[in-house]
Amino acid sequence: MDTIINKVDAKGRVSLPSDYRAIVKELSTEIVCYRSLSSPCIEGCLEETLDKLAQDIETSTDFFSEAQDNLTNLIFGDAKRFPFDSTGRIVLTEKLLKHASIKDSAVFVGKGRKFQIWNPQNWEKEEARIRAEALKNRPSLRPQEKE
Amino acid sequence: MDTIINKVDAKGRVSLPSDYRAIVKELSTEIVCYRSLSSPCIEGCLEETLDKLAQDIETSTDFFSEAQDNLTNLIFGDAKRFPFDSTGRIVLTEKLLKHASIKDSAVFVGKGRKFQIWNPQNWEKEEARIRAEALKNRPSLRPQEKE
DNA sequence: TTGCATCCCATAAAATCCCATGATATACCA
DNA sequence: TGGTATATCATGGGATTTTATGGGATGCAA
Repeated sequence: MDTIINKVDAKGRVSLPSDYRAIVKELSTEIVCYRSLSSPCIEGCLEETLDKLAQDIETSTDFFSEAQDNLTNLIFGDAKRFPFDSTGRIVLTEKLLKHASIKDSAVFVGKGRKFQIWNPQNWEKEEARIRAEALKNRPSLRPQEKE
Repeated sequence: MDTIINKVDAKGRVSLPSDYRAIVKELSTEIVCYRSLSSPCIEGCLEETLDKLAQDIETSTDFFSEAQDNLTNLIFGDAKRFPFDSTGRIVLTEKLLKHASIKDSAVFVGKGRKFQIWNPQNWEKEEARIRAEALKNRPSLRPQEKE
């Protein structure tokens, strides 16, 4: 949960937000990150989340399962473990940073079982886009009052 | 639930009204807050309420669905846990306070499984608007006295 | 030896906890 | 019923702990 902006230093180190860390720590000492398939951002989760995804698709009889299978393979091929150090940081790779156009600061965006890491400006735009979309698709949520 | 006004101090702390707290305490030691999509106010609920919502989204679409991606970003990206301290307060963030234009006092409004936190003046207007709307849609309702 | 990655320590800022106080509501008793 | 004692609540300030972040040391590998 939550959206948090942290700095990325010259070594590529970023602090995993403490709220995130608290949750991860209960289950593991590392996270798994990979390039998002759909957006210019990094995605992260626990390894077990990826395993579960693979299992679900294996047992699925879904018509699209083959396509999903391919996507899953893409993710697995890209994914890498990132242990965090004693101060709670991970060291992101050039490949990931480049994919997300991240230079010296990064935004962590919660997604329930996963999270994303964005370039701050790009996330700002993306968030605006998503909000606009949500309002369009649910007219009942449209703001009514003006101030 | 009641409508209660409490002060917000320089640190962003607000007392969760004791009636609210009593209910929350039975199930958790913290609440989850996020910016209302439709109004200039903060919304709060129990984490399980959000989890349920996320589950509904997950089961209605697949892992790679763009719509699901957007919604989970919207919900979990914005929401944040707010544990209350030993005196029953939570510390609201700048982002939330700004969204609701809350400075030094806040109104808690019960909404069933959720509640909202408003800037007092804005809530006054909003309440008037809701009353007017209710009367318009149900002419049989006579105006009762206001307090 | 040199480059790279990991680990460790230091520090400043921020979030959290703890206690004190005043106010309000509730309970109790004459 | 009135009036006082008691408990609960809201609020303020200060102390303590956690976090984020920078710099440097250490170890491994090419």
